[in-house]
Amino acid sequence: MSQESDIAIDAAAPPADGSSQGGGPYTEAPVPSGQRAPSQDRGQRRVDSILDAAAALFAEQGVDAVSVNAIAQRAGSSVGSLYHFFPNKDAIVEALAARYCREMVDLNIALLRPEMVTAPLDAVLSGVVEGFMHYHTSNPAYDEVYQAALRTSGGHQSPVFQQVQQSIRATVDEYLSRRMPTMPSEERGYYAMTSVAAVHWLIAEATLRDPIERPGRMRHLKEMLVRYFEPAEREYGVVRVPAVS
Amino acid sequence: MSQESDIAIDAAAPPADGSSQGGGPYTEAPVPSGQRAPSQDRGQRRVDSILDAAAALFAEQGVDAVSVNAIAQRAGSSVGSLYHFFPNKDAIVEALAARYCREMVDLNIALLRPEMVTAPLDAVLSGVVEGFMHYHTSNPAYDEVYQAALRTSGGHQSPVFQQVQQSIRATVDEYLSRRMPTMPSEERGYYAMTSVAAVHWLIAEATLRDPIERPGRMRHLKEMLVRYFEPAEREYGVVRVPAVS
Amino acid sequence: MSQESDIAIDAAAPPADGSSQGGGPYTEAPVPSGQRAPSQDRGQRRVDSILDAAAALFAEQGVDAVSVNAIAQRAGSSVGSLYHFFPNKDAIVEALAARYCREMVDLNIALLRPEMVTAPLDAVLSGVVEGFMHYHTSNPAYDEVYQAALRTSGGHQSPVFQQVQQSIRATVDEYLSRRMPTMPSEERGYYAMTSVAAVHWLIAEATLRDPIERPGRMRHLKEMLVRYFEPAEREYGVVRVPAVS
Amino acid sequence: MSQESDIAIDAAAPPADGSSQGGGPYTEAPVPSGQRAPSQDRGQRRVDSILDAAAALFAEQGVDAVSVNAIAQRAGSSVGSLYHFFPNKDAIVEALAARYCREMVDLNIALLRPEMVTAPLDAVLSGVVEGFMHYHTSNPAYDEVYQAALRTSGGHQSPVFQQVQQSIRATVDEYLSRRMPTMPSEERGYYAMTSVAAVHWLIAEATLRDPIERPGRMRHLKEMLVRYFEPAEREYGVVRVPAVS
DNA sequence: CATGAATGAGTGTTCATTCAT
DNA sequence: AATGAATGAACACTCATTCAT
Repeated sequence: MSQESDIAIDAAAPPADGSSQGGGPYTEAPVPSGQRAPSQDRGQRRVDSILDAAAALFAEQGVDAVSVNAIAQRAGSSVGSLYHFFPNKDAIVEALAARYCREMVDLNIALLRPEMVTAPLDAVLSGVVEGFMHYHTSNPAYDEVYQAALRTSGGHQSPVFQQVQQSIRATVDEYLSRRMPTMPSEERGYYAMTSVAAVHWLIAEATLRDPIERPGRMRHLKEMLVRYFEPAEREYGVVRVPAVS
Repeated sequence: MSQESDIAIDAAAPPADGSSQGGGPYTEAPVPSGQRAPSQDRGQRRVDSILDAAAALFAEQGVDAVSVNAIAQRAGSSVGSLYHFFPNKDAIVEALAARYCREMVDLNIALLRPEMVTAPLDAVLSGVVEGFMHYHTSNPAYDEVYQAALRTSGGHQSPVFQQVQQSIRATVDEYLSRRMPTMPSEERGYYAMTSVAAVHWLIAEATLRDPIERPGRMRHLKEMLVRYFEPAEREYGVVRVPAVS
Repeated sequence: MSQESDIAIDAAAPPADGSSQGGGPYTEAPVPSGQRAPSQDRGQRRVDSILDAAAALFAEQGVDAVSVNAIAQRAGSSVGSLYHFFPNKDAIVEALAARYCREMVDLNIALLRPEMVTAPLDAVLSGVVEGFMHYHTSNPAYDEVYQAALRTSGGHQSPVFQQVQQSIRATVDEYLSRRMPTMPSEERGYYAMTSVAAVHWLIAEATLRDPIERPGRMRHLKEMLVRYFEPAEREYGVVRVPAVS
Repeated sequence: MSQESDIAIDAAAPPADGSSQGGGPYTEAPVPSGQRAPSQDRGQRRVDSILDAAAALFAEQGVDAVSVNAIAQRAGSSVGSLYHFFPNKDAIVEALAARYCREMVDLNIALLRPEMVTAPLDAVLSGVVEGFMHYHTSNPAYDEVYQAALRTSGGHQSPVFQQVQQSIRATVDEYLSRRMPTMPSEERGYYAMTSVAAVHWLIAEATLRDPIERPGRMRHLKEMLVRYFEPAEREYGVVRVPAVS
């Protein structure tokens, strides 16, 4: 787990073209040319089953406590086969992280889609909180992987989550720039990172605690966010017409 | 604003008096007779140096990546000696967690001491944020240990942090009950856990990121908390006279 | 006298056919399909070489003094490989015990085969003593393993040797029931366990002592056994016709 | 346990003179000169309590499984104190062995005292079997220590039990020489070692097995010994008058 | 591509022994 | 003498990774 993976994962940013050139065997870029499709499909299925197995085990036992053999076994595969797709254990964690990142980015884009610019603040934030809450509960390994990626990268800049943070922040930033065009850029950046962090971590914590508290926690999280943004909306004003994407 | 946090930080520092010279190593049983004080001091010093070494290594590499031998070596000790004081590696993590918990609780109590009940909201929250920020930067292993304790305990209820959560929440809850006596108890509970979680996690994240962002992040965290509590203060009112402890 | 023991000894040698090629390592599950025979042969060879190495070292140094690494090294293997076949050190001891037990039972059956029912007492006992003596000298670790198994099992009922004791006693018991059909069952049981114990332990001790004494010791062991059984033969009579198996 | 003890224990052979010179602190030679008696008594008491503790733990867990610390603790002492009396763990085992040897020899001498020369064979053997049986059940660690001593000494000649074997065999041999003066010396030696071994091991085994079988086993052991010696008595005759010691 | 036996450095832990107090 | 903290070599065992089949 400690050595650097020698494969750069570029999944958080959607590939510019549809060709699969340059991607490792574990990217999900669609295959336009038919010649190697079946083999790649089979490979993709294997990769997915390995990642699913890894996610399940990570959620149960934590990343460091799960052995590569255990992942292979749970995936109905063998170690050797697994090492055909991933150069080392870290790469599995990173690939999983990349998958989560992609999904997170997609989720974010979906929740903050252009027509939401004119939606009432509480509706937008409620959607965001519910959406991420749902994602977290559906992907219980998310936080384990997130933490592991932070740890692996020496604590500062995970090669994967770095991108997702950037990406999500950029999405939020852009959304805010459309909703409150007069807000200064730097200020907007802090609004983005503060709200993103609040949503991320309070939801992550809520999923660990007594589920009975969860609705109350979510209500207060929404409320906190609404109150956080309200003064900004009063100060900078909100657009009336949705921006044209 | 910040002079108050300085006061608070002093309270969080390990007390100079003998309050932590427990009976056996790693227990806190009171010392019945004074005869064995020197040996116990030596033991306590050893225990402390082990915990310090562990904390330093945990912060650098993460809990799971640090070997017991490495801790002993860094502590200027030997494995065998280490195992005199701790039955296994987990016990080291737990002891460190316990130390952090104690300090966290103390810090919290100091920051929310009775005379702060009538202080302006932003002063109180600023002190809290600065105080915890300072604690986090001074104890970079805090979060590693916290996470490890969560993982070890199967994710749900760490035997140590469970207490600190309880304790901190109770302290905040009590503070709020004095500041806004008419706020319903259940609501108060959610205010407490939401604000505690926000402070904890946003500060933890801020320490991992680019330090240049930190002041902006802290400013927004304070602002978010102020805005979160302001409506409650307007609704339930704030006492004018500090409660008698 | 001794030509019979030679016959018996051949029976105790590990069978040349595939009777011991069990399914998994160290289990004896039958092999459902033949497809994986080569790999299983390799595994069986490894298992055997590990057990041989263990036996040699146990005989030299005693079970507790031999490290798992030493066994692996002597077997020309590695620890990891060893742990592929045995879950822990005890399992090696037990597997060796099981091998010894199987061979002991086979030897016993061969020595007391049905046609020996009408053989002269001294011929039978001479064959038994010579046979077991030969087995002990060929397997110098036998007693170390036997003792270790007794120790491991808390002293009372080793899961492996328990069976061999039962089995050997039953074989002797059945032989006696055919040779002296009128002897009461309970009495027969004591004759069986006493003679089995005498053979076992006196031979075990003889192999530890000065080899020069050994022939004399064996002569006296046989004599003691003959004299032990003679009165019983006079009292209960001996059959004239061998039983049909 | 594996290095050679550098202290020779000479306890099996009664000291030629009563002075304690040359004995380690853990011999039991009586102290004639009064000057150091109290200190030596205290030391002797400590030594005894250590040996008692060791014996108890050895019987429970086996020699190799018992740590020196455990012995010290059970003896109400400390490791350091223990190491004042014994140079290493092996020395404890050997000292215990020496104690057992002395007692065994004494027991043997008592059971085969001169006036037993004319006693009926079955009475003598019954006494011997009962006596040793009683000794074994009263000293459950005996066999553990015996085996450990055999192992330690490379399997062939334990520095302690070697002597006791010699001594016991000599006692029996001498008894036989008085009971059957015309028996050839070499033959007598084999009678002695065979009967001693039979008594030793069959009783040792009987104490491990189901206690309900024990009376039957003892009855058959006596019977086997009686039948073993009877022909010799018929051949060589038995003296009528007890020898004068 | 697939397999899983093989590897061996590395881990947590124990324990006989020493030595400052 | 007595204590028990300190030591560190050694142990049983794990697991990421390789490679012959």
